[in-house]
Amino acid sequence: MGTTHGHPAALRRDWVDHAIAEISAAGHRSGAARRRVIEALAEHDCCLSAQELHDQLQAGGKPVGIASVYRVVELLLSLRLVQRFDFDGGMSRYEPALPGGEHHHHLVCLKCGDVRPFDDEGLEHAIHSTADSADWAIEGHDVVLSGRCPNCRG
Amino acid sequence: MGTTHGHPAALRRDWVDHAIAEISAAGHRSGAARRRVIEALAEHDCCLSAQELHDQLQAGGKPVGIASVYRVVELLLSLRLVQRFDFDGGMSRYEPALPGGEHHHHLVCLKCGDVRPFDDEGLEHAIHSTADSADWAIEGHDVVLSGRCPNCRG
DNA sequence: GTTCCTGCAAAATTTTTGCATCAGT
DNA sequence: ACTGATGCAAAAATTTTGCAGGAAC
Repeated sequence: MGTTHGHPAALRRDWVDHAIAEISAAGHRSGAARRRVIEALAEHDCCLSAQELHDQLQAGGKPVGIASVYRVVELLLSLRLVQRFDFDGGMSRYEPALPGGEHHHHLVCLKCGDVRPFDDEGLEHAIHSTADSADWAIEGHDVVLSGRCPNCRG
Repeated sequence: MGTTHGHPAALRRDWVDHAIAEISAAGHRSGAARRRVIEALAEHDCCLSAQELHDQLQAGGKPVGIASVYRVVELLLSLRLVQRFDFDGGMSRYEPALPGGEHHHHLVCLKCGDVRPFDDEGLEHAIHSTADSADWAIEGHDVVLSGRCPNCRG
């Protein structure tokens, strides 16, 4: 398997500027809630829930109403600036969709709920082959492997 | 890409007996709600939401309370007799986990929301390679390709 | 100054739980 | 008979929406 760390911090910093520019290009304004949510997303190397974004921003002294968090991630989603993940039937999680197309997939622990990113070039290649031969116009993909993390494997 | 139809009806019929036997083996009883939900799941070749199961059973004259639908799918999930999918942040969907390990993955239309099963042996192989080399004890996996279905492609 | 953005509160949606009753063993 | 299963209704959790005030352009 490939690396299990997230994306380089530099790419995530670029993504902040990219996201703000795209929002502006789409005719929207740049308010505090938008900037704060975008920065919070960029601080992490894996996906965050709306509640986690809200709590983290509040703890950092830059509070954003939960409704605004949802509105910002929905806007980002509509501009394809974030990807949404739904692992466990509870809440959705969001992470930056980096402009270069770099992305990772996810390992989810069935016991403790931990989520970790991973990437694998062979798997990526197989997915593109599949997508290319599909009858659909494929725009995105996601792979989730579920099991026991090293801590919970006992 | 492989076939895009679901599993053979015979496999799904076997699954009904398998599921009931497993529930019994786990020390549970065989009530009407359980049998009805299991049969409803087996009638389809792709995943259904709790509300769809509830509505379909009611329309078929075999009503099951929505709370029971949720309790049955949760029981099936805990015994690994169904797999749960969360495609779009809304409701969860459930489909039989066939005993032989046969399974498919999903194409989700970003426009109309349609979900269709597909399978691809090369992709499956790549996933197993990835899973085998992971630091985790992988127990399951899922792949979702999203895009435009033939009807929505324009 | 106008229009969009934001936060709060209320509503909508999906899922879970409490409890009395009923059914399976 | 005993214990677990079911349905209804209430509650909980997550997400969306209405509206009034404030900020961006």
